[in-house]
Amino acid sequence: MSTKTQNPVRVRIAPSPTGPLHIGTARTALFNYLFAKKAGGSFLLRIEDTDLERSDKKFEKDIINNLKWLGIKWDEKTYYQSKRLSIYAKYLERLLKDGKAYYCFCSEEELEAKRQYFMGIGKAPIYSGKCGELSEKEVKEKLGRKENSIIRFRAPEKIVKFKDLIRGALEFDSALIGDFSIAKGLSSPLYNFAVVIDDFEMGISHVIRGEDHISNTPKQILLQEAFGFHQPEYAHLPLILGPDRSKLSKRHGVTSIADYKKAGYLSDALINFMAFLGWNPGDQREIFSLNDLEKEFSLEKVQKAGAVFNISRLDYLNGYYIRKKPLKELVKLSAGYLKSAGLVKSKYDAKYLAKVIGLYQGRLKKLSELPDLVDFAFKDGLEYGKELLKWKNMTDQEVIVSLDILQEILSKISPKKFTKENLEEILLPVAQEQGSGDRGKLLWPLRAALTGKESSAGPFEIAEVLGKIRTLKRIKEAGELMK
RNA sequence: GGCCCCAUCGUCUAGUGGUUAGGACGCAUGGUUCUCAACCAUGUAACAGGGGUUCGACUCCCCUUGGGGCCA
Repeated sequence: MSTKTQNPVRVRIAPSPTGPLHIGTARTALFNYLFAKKAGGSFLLRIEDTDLERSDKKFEKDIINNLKWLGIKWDEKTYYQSKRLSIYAKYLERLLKDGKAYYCFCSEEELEAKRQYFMGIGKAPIYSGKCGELSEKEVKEKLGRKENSIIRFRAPEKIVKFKDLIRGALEFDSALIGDFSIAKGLSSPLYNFAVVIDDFEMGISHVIRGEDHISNTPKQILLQEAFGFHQPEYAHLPLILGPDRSKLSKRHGVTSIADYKKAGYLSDALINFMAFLGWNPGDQREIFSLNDLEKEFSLEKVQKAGAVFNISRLDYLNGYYIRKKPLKELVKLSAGYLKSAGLVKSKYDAKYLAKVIGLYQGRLKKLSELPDLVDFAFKDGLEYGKELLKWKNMTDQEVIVSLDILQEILSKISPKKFTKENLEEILLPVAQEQGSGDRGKLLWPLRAALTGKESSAGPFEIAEVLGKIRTLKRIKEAGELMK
């Protein structure tokens, strides 16, 4: 379309710092980012921090840090509504002066009673417009007396129509909206007002946001029209839902990106997962990096219906990305989990860590699972009951025999030859023979003795990582336990 | 309560008037295997209901039902 070349694509994400970066906000950010990238446009970040009471610097930091962590980068400086108060005041005054907005002095109780009344008789709970009739003099007097007031927009009666890029043509009757509030005062604009001003001032071309904003859109359009602003394009994304199919929120469990990060989810997995909550490439491919998405994303392929957040799918993707991660990187990502579990010091042996983690790279779903899996590689003595050493219904005596055989054979292997391949070559035939085909008679006690666990990586690779000395020591300790 | 949005396996989804309704996760079974994963194979399971339109509807229209969102 020719208009596209004239109007550069500029989109934004506008989170309120009233909580940590939420998965829904992150997904909206991602879609905006992808849309901008694909179109060669700009993606902006605007912090909507006008609600001083609920806004918090720490949440602002959380939002910024986690967007970065996800790899969602924004262009230009970060915008803050709190630094733009004079801009809103200017526009508010203009509306007031033109008679397109007015002060309303109705009490909350009064409003609430009216609302209840309208609902009771089956009508839309709209404001009566009462204060819109006040004379200039009356308004001045009331303001002079510092009566509680808000500013309302005098909504013209009309059918508001707009085209949603995802949902098609939408229309609303403004008579059912009524004169809505736009500010608590000159210096405290409300959401619907501030967005309109900001999006205009920032030259936003496309407003891509959650479906929960559909019913705000006609109000915003009315405001745009009052100012003569150019109307941006709209695209309302389906919501992310909890298992009960209501909008995903804290009561459904973990919703912040920071918590997923802490639990050991990789940003690659989260990105891939979030992209597929409401979008797909139209074919059978499922694995997409951020880079792939930047090339392939399109709003036409965005779903209309809400998408339930399905953790088992995230787990699957996370396991996949952990397996694909270069070991060196995985070590860096994992070290923190081992440190906080007290298994390694802040200065750790990266080579050894790589060996240990390599053992479990194929078995992990989340990095946070690591400490419980690999603690045996860092501890000196293991604690377990002797029953653990028994494969199927082996007797104590049989276990002792197996351990003796292991002790004897392994002690003859030189430390240098203590490799997975070598150990396998030597032990497998022995295990075959000793167990009369059931190799578990030798291998299970070995593995249990080395790890103190029912399940783990394979015995040969573990023996290699532990080395000859520790391996023999643990077999000996197991033998002592059996006595 | 008013307005608005939505509706394919349990979940994420492909499908755009004619398909054995496809894939992925999950689950189940088998293979591999000392264990747990991973991997491979197979299986399980869906067009909410009712009317139209049409030679023919998952697909288009209407209604109902259900779910959700906003308005405080």
